[in-house]
Amino acid sequence: MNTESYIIDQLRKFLEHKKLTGFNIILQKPKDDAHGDYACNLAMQLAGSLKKSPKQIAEEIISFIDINPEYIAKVEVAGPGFLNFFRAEENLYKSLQDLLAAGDTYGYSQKMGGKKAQIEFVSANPTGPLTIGHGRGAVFGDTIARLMEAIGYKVIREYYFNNAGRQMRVLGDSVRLRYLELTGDKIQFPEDYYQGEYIIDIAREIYAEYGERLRHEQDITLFKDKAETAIFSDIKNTIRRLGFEFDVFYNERSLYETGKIDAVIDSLTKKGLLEKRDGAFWFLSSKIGFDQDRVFIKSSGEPTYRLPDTAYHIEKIKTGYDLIIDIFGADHIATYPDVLAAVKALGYDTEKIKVLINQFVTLTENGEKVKMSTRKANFITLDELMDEVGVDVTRYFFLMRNINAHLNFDLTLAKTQSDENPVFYIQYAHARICSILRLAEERNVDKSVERRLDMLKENEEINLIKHLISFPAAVESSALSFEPHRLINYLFDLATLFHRFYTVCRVISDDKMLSISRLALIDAVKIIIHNGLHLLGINAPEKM
RNA sequence: GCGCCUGUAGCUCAAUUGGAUAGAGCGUUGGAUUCCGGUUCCAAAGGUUGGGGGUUCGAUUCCCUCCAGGCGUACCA
Repeated sequence: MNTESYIIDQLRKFLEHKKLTGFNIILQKPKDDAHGDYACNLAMQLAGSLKKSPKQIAEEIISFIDINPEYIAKVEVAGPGFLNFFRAEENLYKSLQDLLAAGDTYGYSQKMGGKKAQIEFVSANPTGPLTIGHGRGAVFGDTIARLMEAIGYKVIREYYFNNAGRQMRVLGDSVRLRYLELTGDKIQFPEDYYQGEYIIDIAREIYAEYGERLRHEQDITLFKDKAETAIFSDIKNTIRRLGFEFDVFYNERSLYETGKIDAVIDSLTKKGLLEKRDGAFWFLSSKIGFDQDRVFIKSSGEPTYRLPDTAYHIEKIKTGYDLIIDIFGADHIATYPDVLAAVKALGYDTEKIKVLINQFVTLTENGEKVKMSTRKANFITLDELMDEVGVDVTRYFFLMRNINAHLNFDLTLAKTQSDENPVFYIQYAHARICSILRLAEERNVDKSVERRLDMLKENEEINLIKHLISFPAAVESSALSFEPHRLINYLFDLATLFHRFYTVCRVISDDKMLSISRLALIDAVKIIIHNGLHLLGINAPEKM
């Protein structure tokens, strides 16, 4: 047992003794060291129902609970009625020992063990290479997946796409026109067609294979299929470069082929929530609290995205996932409430669905905004970005900000391979540790000497240890709040604490016992930086 | 007009989900290194948390209102 769970245990006994229910015991880590290692506001919470002052209640709690010196060194009442707990130092070293023993598995838990999660993200239709806009969603989604795995979920990464519809027809025809251009025909290339260079590349491949045989081909199917294959293979390569793969590529078409779409239409009609009007079928969302109805099937007979999306989400729920995460860009923000409403109206529990929206990325270079437009093809692709700054920087920059805030991607800073770049700051700490460990090997530091972790008494050492052993809590809070940037901040702070320790404390010295102990400490830092960066999909280099 | 997101130091952003004196990086100014990687460390200056109300022991956080920006608001996805 660690100090934290011991305290919670004791406080729970107090609540039981007083027969109080419905109160949350929250231990927080105070910012100020003078406020101890754990602070609890329980007394303030109880003031209302016990009709006593928080300070009085706090005193009462202290005299009731069992203060075992193995875990707690001291408790104080402070401020408006906080209980401040000071951890027994012994327990600190024991926790550090646990960390070292766990190694690569430290920080991973089975809190959600046995549960299954599905995460749908990227889901870009195969009309062009992934852009920086997709990049944020891709890196975020993969990292959420890693965090879910870290707390015990079995995770499926899923990519949903649609290779039918107007977009794809335009794509096919764009390729056809570029092909005709290669055969020497004069063509007019419409402005709203796909302007990118990659379209010409695909046309070139077709020309190489078929020569001029397709010159009078009116059917665009071949062009469309070739384009889809080429683009998807590109997308998969980009994803692989980013450091992960999808488990499932889900084609929207299968929802039609298996009758899932018709089933939704039938059920909605039976519920009186679908109505034909002006030749189109409307989902009567105004009947269930929305301000307007939405078209599910256009008068042309083609469904809007809302219908298959509804069927798709019902499929997800039926599969039996314990957690279903959708990651969308901000431009899809209006699309999910009515889809979820339709799903719910059909009697499915949408509680398990968590929708995460990522705001847009603005790219700046030398302090100026870089304008991007997909159609005009002056966008920067994700591959080009990785070519410029590398995978580690790409991932770090996409993750370092809260997902619901706009991200300012500073290309100039990202390209800087120096201390200004926060990625290198963390990686440098890791490389520096590896270097010290190598030196210890070279100098044959005597390993037979007993390790005494309790010799680590400097302020810088204590602070470092405290931060190290809070890693599992940092992972868990990052995962449960779906906020990877918390883990980034944790690691940045860890690197700072390490560098501070390094300037004050010499690791390899004449004091063999202390050297061995400090080597263990920096080994612990190495483990945590490695585990933490791994959860973010970022490398922890041994040399830089 | 309506819906969602955002507004915190000169700039880019945090803030333990309602906690104690709002913190980092960059930039500015001034310092530290005989030594394990100076891509390092220390210090100073810098704030009416967009404005105004409210809720309570306590608000950057919750509610209302106004202001500013982004994204939507299609029988496009």
